[in-house]
Amino acid sequence: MTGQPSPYTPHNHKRCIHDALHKARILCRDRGVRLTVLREKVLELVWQSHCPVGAYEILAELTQGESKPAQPPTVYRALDFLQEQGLVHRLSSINAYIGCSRPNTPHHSSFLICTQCRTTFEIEHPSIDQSLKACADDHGFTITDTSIELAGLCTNCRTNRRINKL
Amino acid sequence: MTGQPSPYTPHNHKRCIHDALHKARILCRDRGVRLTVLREKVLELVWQSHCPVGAYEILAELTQGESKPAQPPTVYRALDFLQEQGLVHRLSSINAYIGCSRPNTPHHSSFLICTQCRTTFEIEHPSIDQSLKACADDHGFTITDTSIELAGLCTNCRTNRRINKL
DNA sequence: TAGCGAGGCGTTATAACATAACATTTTTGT
DNA sequence: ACAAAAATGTTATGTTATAACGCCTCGCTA
Ligand SMILES: [Zn+2]
Ligand SMILES: [Zn+2]
Ligand SMILES: [Zn+2]
Ligand SMILES: [Zn+2]
Repeated sequence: MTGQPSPYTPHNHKRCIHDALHKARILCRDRGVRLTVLREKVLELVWQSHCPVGAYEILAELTQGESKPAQPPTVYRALDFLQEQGLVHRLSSINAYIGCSRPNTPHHSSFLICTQCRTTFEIEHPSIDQSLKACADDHGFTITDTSIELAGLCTNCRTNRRINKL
Repeated sequence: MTGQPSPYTPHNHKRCIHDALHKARILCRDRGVRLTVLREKVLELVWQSHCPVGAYEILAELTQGESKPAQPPTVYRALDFLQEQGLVHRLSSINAYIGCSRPNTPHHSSFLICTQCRTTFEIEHPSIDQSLKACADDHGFTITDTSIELAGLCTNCRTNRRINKL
């Protein structure tokens, strides 16, 4: 039932980033972990794109306007931290990272990734969890981590494509 | 309801490979596509490991006993073909490839990947498809491709772990 | 306050995974 | 036998991610 705000508007989006950072600060404070300047900056860059973003894109943005270019480990370490804290998800099917829309509650979510515009929705639904759990149980398998990524067309892109075809 | 044979035995396994290759030959013949020597060899190597296998592992095995080492494109092209024909699946969460257990019927399957022994089951269940489809529909999203990879512990490894702990 | 230790980050190098581009060979249809 | 298409060889490079080491900072303790 959840998902990134859509359609995207600049106004929504700025607030969206702000809220995400605010949540993250509180969450880290409560857990006694350090959301350092660098980590917060990376989190901000992840949210700044309203689409999943690659590690090297973050790296490039991080380097913007700095005297010395940042190096890969800088970004990957920050991303590792953010993933551990559940603030960011990695999408393995496209090697990209996206801000978690519900960082407070632990969850195994699914992602709808538009192949046209790359807009991605993080969705959670009990029925998905249940059916996966049931199938795993049938095989005596204990799930610890999930990567559920569905590629396809979002509403907008499907509509546009239809228009283009006419 | 489907899955690789388990527990694994050498005897099962040899037959398993043989069957897979046989199916593949028939399938390619029926479709009028060419299962060349190289492609068949790669498919065999994929099946030879009873676990998902990396492209560069295949490359290494392909090179074994040959005068000149094979190059990456050789393997990737064969894997591309095999994926197009539905004979092999790519597991993006672990960058590995695995033979399809039901190459005849088109399907969107899920994978249970044991983090301990890497044994992987390909499962299909209507309830998973249904719940995913329903959620996607709620968002006006049209699914074209799925990547559903669940990491955890298989029966054997969970049991062994329990024993080790005692 | 000096010394210690853990965590975070900078830096260099390299590993692991994948593809672009073009040359050559093999296959297929005529 | 010939030409076109498909498959493979070959070289180079692109993309994603991590290992290893050293420095610095900060909070703790003697
Ligand atoms: Zn999330
Ligand atoms: Zn779209
Ligand atoms: Zn399959
Ligand atoms: Zn196992």
